[in-house]
Amino acid sequence: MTEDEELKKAGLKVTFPRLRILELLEYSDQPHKTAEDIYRELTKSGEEVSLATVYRVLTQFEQAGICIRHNFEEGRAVYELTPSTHHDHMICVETGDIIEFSCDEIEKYQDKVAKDRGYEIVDHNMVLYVKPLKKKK
Amino acid sequence: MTEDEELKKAGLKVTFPRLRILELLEYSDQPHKTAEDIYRELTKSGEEVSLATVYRVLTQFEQAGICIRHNFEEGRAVYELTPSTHHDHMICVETGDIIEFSCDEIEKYQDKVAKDRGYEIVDHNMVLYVKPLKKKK
DNA sequence: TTGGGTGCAAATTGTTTGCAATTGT
DNA sequence: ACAATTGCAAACAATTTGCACCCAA
Repeated sequence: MTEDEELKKAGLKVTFPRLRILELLEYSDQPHKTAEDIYRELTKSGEEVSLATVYRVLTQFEQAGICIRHNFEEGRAVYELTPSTHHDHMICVETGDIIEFSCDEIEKYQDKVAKDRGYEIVDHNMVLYVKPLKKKK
Repeated sequence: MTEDEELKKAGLKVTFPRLRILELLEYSDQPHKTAEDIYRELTKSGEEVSLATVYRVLTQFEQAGICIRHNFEEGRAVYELTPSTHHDHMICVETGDIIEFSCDEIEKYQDKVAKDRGYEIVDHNMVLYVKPLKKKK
């Protein structure tokens, strides 16, 4: 599906800001971005889009299911394209790197723990804060 | 250890706001509170403490290890006394209830997943969003 | 054409901070 | 007495919103 189609499917008109923001989310080495990140990247390449619009578009994308929003610590929200396969994140406290991972066993136990208490899982949020293992020296 | 001692041990002078905030965290049916919650409870019982002080005291408590701060979604930070035994949280999306739980298996796999990628866990944050199981009817 | 989209600046929300007055030790 | 603590109001940071203008369909 082209980006144009993706926007139309979401009931959104195809506009320059939306196309560019969608592209930035799709083709980037760092798929996790704050609104400010996106705003800065656009500005840097001479494309004038207001920060307010970036926020609005990201909110619309989120509502349309195109992207998801994470509230990792530290105030600012981080967006990424809705992953085709679920995953969680670990964040390196030394470098700030965000590493994606998934673990079926953890998911399984999450379900179990919820069920044991009379609930079913609607969603979850798991972030591991990690640091590099010290090699034996 | 009395509350007075607990404050002194943390290098904090024993003041009215600190004592009351510590009490609210210790003796309450809802151990998870926002700064606003605490401010409101104090005000309601006629005890004048400024919101700024509530924030400052909570920050000091956090630095002293007396309480921990969660950044669940929805902007506002939630504080709770530092748990003696680690636990995570599930939040009922229908009622807003916060349920504590712990699961050794999940912790084990978290360690494993991190190690597999060359990291060790410094901390983690896991919140399950749940809803009540429908009973068969 | 026309209702949705955008920029801009002002408004909100949650939290922090400077400073003068106050208080624990 | 003296440094720590507090209240108040102003400062902040991230995000949202009102409104006049603009543009994709």
